[in-house]
Amino acid sequence: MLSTEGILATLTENGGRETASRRLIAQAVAGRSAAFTAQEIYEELAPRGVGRATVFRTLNLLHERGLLNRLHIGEGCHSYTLCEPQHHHHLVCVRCGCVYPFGTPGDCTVVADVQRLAVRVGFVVEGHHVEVFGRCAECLST
Amino acid sequence: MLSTEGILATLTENGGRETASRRLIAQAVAGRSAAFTAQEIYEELAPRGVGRATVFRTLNLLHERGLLNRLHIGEGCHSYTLCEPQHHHHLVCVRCGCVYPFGTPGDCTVVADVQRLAVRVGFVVEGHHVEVFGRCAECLST
DNA sequence: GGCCGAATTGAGACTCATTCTCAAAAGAAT
DNA sequence: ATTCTTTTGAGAATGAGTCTCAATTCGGCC
Ligand SMILES: [Zn+2]
Ligand SMILES: [Zn+2]
Ligand SMILES: [Zn+2]
Ligand SMILES: [Zn+2]
Repeated sequence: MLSTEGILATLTENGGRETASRRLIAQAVAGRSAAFTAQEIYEELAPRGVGRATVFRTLNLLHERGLLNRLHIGEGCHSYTLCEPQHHHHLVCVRCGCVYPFGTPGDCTVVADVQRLAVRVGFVVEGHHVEVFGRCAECLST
Repeated sequence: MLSTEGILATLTENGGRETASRRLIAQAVAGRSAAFTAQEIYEELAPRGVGRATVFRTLNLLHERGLLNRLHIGEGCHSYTLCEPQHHHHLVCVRCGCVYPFGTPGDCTVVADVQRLAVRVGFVVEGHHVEVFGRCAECLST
């Protein structure tokens, strides 16, 4: 789980500044256990004066710096989840957005499986998305 | 590789019809070896009178019927690749869009890895996206 | 061929996420 | 407080994708 402070610390690396809007966004995001969209955060914070562009800018920044995962599930398309410190992927419920992490740090089986082929054809892997979607126990029982 | 005829045959299942626009789309799509977007197909066929909506409708249909894979790579977001008959995934070059399939039919390691966790937490897996991206040999040398 | 009902079409309006623009406001550091 | 830079929000702009709907086209049947 990421803390508000941790998020702000990342934002203020390299001469970045800690601002009121960023504090609000950090709070809104920290400790989430389900996937969320930029729009949701915006709607939550708009009444407190945070602009749409700022929410998108800040979430993008956190994604670039590795604190947020960007998912592409279903048609709504983009949503975010907090990144655990180690590399991993998620089971994501398509109904409620809740998230279960899986995958072993530094030893992602997806990478291993694929590396052989990549080497053979001279392909340099830059990254991967793995998204497993379905329904969580709770959503199944409702 | 899918043939124009194969695509049209799928489209005309269940009372579907073979039309001039669909023939053009099937031709434009068949035998592609790189990922492509709906927009690209539209631009290619617009001069011949094919409407935007028709391109999107038809590609969606082919995706639903399993002939096209829908990818979510990079920021452009959606692009398509032809599906091989068996389940598999792709290495996709982020620069030129070329595609190398990988993964074993009916025995997807991603599914296997994840199934144990899913069972434990009562999650029912409905599907997964796996997208590995990077640069192909040719793009690296340019 | 000609007729009919169903499937499909294209133009254009529309939606909605995301980005852009730019002048004003707010941080940080001196 | 001053100055310089980063960040901000409002609103316009973009762009992918969808929707609507009247007009057209299919395919099957006589
Ligand atoms: Zn759920
Ligand atoms: Zn991985
Ligand atoms: Zn390439
Ligand atoms: Zn798979």
